Amino acid sequence: MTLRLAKDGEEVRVRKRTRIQSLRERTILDAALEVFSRFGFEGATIDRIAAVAGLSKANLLYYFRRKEDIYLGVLQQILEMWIEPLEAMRAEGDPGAELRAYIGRKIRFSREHPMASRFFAMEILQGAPRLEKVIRSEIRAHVEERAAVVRAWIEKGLIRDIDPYHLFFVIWAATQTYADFSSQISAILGKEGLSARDFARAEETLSDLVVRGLMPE
Amino acid sequence: MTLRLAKDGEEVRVRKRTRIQSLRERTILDAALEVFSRFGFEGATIDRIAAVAGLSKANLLYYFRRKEDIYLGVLQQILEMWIEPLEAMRAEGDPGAELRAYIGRKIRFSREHPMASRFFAMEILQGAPRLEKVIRSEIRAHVEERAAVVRAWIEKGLIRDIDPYHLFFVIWAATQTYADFSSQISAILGKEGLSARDFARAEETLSDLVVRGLMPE
Amino acid sequence: MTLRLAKDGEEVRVRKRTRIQSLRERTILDAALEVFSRFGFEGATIDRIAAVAGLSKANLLYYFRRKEDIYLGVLQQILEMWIEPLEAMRAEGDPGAELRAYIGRKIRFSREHPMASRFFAMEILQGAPRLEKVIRSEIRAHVEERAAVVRAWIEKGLIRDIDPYHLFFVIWAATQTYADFSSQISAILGKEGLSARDFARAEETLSDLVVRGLMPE
Amino acid sequence: MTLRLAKDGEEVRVRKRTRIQSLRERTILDAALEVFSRFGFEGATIDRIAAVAGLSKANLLYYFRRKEDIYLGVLQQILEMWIEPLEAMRAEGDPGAELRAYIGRKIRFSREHPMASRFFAMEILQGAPRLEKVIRSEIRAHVEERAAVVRAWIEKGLIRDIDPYHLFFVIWAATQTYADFSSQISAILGKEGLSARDFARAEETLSDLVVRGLMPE
DNA sequence: GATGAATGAGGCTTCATTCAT
DNA sequence: CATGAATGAAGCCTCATTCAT
Repeated sequence: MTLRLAKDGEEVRVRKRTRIQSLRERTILDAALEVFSRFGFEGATIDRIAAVAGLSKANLLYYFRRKEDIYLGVLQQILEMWIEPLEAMRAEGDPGAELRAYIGRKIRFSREHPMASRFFAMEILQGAPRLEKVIRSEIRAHVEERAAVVRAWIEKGLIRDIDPYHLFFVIWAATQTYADFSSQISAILGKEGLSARDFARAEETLSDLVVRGLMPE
Repeated sequence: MTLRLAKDGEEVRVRKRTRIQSLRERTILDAALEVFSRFGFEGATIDRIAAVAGLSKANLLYYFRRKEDIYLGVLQQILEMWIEPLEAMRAEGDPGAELRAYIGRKIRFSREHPMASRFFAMEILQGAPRLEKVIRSEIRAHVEERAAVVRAWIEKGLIRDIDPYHLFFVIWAATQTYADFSSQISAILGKEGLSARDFARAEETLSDLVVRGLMPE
Repeated sequence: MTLRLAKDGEEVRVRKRTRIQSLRERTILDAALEVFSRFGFEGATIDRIAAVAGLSKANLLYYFRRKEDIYLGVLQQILEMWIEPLEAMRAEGDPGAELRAYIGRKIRFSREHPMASRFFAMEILQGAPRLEKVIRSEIRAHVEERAAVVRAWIEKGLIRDIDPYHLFFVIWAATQTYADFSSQISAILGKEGLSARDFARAEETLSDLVVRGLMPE
Repeated sequence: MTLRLAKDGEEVRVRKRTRIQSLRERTILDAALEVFSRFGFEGATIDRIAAVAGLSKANLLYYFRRKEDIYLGVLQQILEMWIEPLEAMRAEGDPGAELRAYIGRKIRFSREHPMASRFFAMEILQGAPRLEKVIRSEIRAHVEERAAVVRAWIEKGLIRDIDPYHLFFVIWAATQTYADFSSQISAILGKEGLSARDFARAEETLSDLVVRGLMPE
């Protein structure tokens, strides 16, 4: 699955893509994720990204001609990672098991890719200027498919009647918060960061809430 | 209740903050909230804030000498708004009613103060550099108080055993998302923005999930 | 007479125009004329203009926010100077005298404002990107008026039949060349620059050629 | 006839220039003429020239090591084209016929090589930094030879007494203007470009003016 | 209080040119 | 021949902040 981030009709202007040296691209995108997720688009500087990537600024600009291109490059990748977990939820499965698994995948994503999650959050927080189109088309379609799965469960009486969309919004928010708001969470928990145990407990709490909360009466 | 935003040992640089807050200060902070919440700290410019406030840049800087001061001024206010809803949750009340009411207050906040919510979210997303201290002290204490309330309910067998902190994290995330991520949500719903009905449905969905999910077996 | 240099509908973005300190504007435009006329738009740097004007670059940019604005400011002025001499040619006058006077005014302009002439020449040489619209409207109308004068003379039998437009083109080229191509001219004359005498002789040569060349047979 | 463009004592840096000029060099110089004449020296980029020439930038730089070299390469060629028409004017011929023929050749040059004309004009407009030396030596000598021809005519009473140099300046200006200032001329004529008819009329107007203007009384 | 002027620092980007293969 | 990589220098422009009135 590849989602295109169009920019006024243009393709994303990544430069080459050929040659072994487009290993550089990876390095750059990784560095960019680190910097963008921490400082936001405006707060990030090309200089800083270059420094993290271990390249000269001019060299970095040889691969991506504009800051925006780097940003879009990162966004593209994350977008795909964001949608993936949703795909696996199947109508044939047991609702409880399927939902627990989905929540598990989302929590794992927060634990393993917190920067990606924050990057994505920042983009949306600012009004999703570069994502809106994709969300309204591809992503919306993906979500609708999964909403249909939930509706099927409801019709079969496997779960209580609930708005599938808002169910997703709750799950997204409650899982992503462990990446996006981890600084607040760990501060409140009085820790320096979130441990595997914290994530496990988060997963358990949310899963229980959702699965029990959905049990038909 | 007044929470102090310390800044690395310095005094809080917010200028006066007497009881009768200068009308201008209010105007400025409102404008600043609008601009910061949309563009982030780095993306916001004093010029833009001044324009929204209807002042000249120089005049604005007469009231707040540094960009950071404006930001802290806004943050200060929001911080208080953020904590308030939590206060009202009382141990004596019925858990279901209390939680529904709390969720209601949080959702209302998202509906009525989306910019404030986003401002706050952005700050935390960036690692809460200016908030960490306050969170680790005052806020944490506040939360602990309410966690005690939840624990009391659990002990009385009124609700199922659950980690109170994670319960809060879920509620915060799931309510705030309707402000912070509203661009994504409305895009997925195929709308141009969220209506009162959307918020009502969000509140209902979340409340049901939480309250039913917490019912003792 | 004021000719507007529109820029995609926008007004020319000169900043203030108020206050005594818009004396700075004059200083800047003078400096800009000097630099642009020598190096062209691309070759000129804001730094250099600022240096000539005796201002810091940042200060200069306080008055004109973009290089283009400075350029347009200069162009605006020159445009008016360029048209002026044409105005005075009157149908009632004696053709010979009128033409000699016009040529005289044009030669004087080349002598007194060589930089303005070269600036104008450069703009047109590059395809008149910023002037085309004005030329096709206002300037064209001005020229047409004077062409009518020439036609009147022809009809009265005062001068030989000639295309008035091409007559103007010849006069413009032949007078402006003493400013625009002065480096070539003085090099060929083996001098270091053109003297008043050179200009006088140029004027005489051209005037004689034109006036005699137009005498009815 | 070959005119050398010296560059501050250095050797001319144009690369080979053997009889069989590399096909590539021609391609490059043609592209360079196109780009330089449109954007000026500073405004032109090697990338753009390479693109027009259908080469990679690096490859282009293999043929000409510096931007300046490309420029000089173009200038060299144009210089020769510029002088040529002058050569043919002969003392033995009839002045009227000779002058008409010369004007015809110059007008034809403007029509057939407008970019070359503009390139040349730009160089001179900027003070002819790279041409001055050549002009003061070779070109000046060439012109002096032809001035002698004119003087011979004057002495024989075939034409009126006139300054031969200024006569040339007028002819050059008035013919080249149809290339250099064509954007202005066509704008004033309300056309999109100059047609063969326009050039014919230009030639006729100028020739008549000059020839009649020179007739002895 | 209010504001016009001024500026240093820094950010993005372009570009000629060099280097290695 | 050809070209992908790399880079230093410079140019335009933004912006927070200071200063003087």
